[in-house]
Amino acid sequence: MVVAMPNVNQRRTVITCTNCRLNRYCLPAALNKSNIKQLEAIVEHNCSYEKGDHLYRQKANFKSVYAVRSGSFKSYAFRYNGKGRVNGFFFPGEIIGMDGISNRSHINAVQALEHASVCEIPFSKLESLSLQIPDLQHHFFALMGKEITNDQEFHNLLSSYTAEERTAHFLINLSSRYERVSLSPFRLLLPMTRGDIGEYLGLSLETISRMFGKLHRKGLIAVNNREIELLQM
Amino acid sequence: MVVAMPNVNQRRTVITCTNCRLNRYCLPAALNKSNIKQLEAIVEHNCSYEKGDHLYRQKANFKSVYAVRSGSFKSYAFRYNGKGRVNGFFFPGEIIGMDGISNRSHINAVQALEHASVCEIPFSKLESLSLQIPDLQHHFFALMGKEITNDQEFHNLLSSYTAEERTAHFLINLSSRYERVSLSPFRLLLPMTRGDIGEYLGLSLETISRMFGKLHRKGLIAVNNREIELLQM
DNA sequence: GGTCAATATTGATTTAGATCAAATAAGATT
DNA sequence: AATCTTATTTGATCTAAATCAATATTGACC
Repeated sequence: MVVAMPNVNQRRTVITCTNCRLNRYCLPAALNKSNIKQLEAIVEHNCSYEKGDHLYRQKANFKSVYAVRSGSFKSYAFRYNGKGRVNGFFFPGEIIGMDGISNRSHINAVQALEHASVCEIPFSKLESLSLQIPDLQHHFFALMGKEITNDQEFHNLLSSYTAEERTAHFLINLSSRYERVSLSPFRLLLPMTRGDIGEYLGLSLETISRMFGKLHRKGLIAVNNREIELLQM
Repeated sequence: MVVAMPNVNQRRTVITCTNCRLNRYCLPAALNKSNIKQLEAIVEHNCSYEKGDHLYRQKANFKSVYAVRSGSFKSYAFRYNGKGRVNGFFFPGEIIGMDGISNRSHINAVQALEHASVCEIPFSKLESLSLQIPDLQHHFFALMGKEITNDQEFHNLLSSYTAEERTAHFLINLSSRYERVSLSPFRLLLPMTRGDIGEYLGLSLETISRMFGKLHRKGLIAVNNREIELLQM
């Protein structure tokens, strides 16, 4: 199995928000040191998952949101016809679990794509703390707002881009998210299958494969199984 | 022009959250009387729009969110190819403007589909008040969460439903939103064009027209221009 | 009421991407 | 290393919906 996402922290040291190298992108962003300490106190830092493990399943009770520490996840739901449908992918520093906030139950399942770990943040504690730390409330509103605008941009993508455009857009999006966590934005190691990508982009897995081929023939990317090199943006 | 959404309040009385008949569905939901008074104090109640007027345009500075009081709106964005793309429709009691929270600028434009009015809620004041009223913070998190789950369910719709399923789903969704504001859930007066619906559902306007015809032939709906009757769910 | 512009319907044709079907290739398991 | 399973690629065919095109209807404005 290709492991795209390295562990972020060494096992030796105790991991806290203060010393986590993702703290600039994650929940602690925009908090001062003393506020980060308060946040740290409500975060549970030690959950680890193997490939295929579920972080939660569809309809599970909503209790917490999760910050990805290492590895990657996919979120998916089953449709009435029994087929699965991938809703999103999550990489280090990103927040999982907002699909449960409104109903108090998750509408999607979330599964590890490789060895991965998360920090769990009990939502009721996050709410209480947000009442005390205006910056935290403001930041969490912004994070949810970001999720909303991402989803809407994705709506545009699905309702009017061609297969080739969707595939290219997907790679570019991944590239910028890899860059954020200090991975090469040009050499992407994909933790997900062609089938996952297809379900996510509303295309068949054969089409994904063909589009990778097409982009390759155009000289834009090099494809070697799960390793995609972006030659030109 | 068909006017689908009636005015909610008489002009004679001064409109406040306390006496607005939408207060059970709108921001004041889940607040006690004294908290509603506090909310009322930050809401600006008197903005009215004619068909075609913009509530805001793409890239406009984000300052406020808006609760629809009467009438209806569509939200849309332009794509690189110059074509428009409808992102959503808004009916009384629904909140417009969350597309600006994360960036401090709106990614969509929002336009009235008919004579309509909104209450404006300056977002910075809403944030301050949310720090003082835990129920308000909780409710706004839930509203944003709802927006996220709606968008994700819509993602499923776009990536794997047929034209007929999308069209049927659209009508059923509209029906339940009409019912919420005490309009007939069986006799829908559509404020938007076939073109708007097509852009929203990722279909051509001809396909929308054909699907209305198909659902009609199946005996599921009756179509009379902008008036759609649901005969069977 | 009459003209114009916008909207909606319907039909014919085309096409992007799905589906069906093998053949390879890569990983996992023994 | 050998086997088995899961992914991936590639080709042939089919189909849902787009596009092109014409007509009909509706509402807006003089």
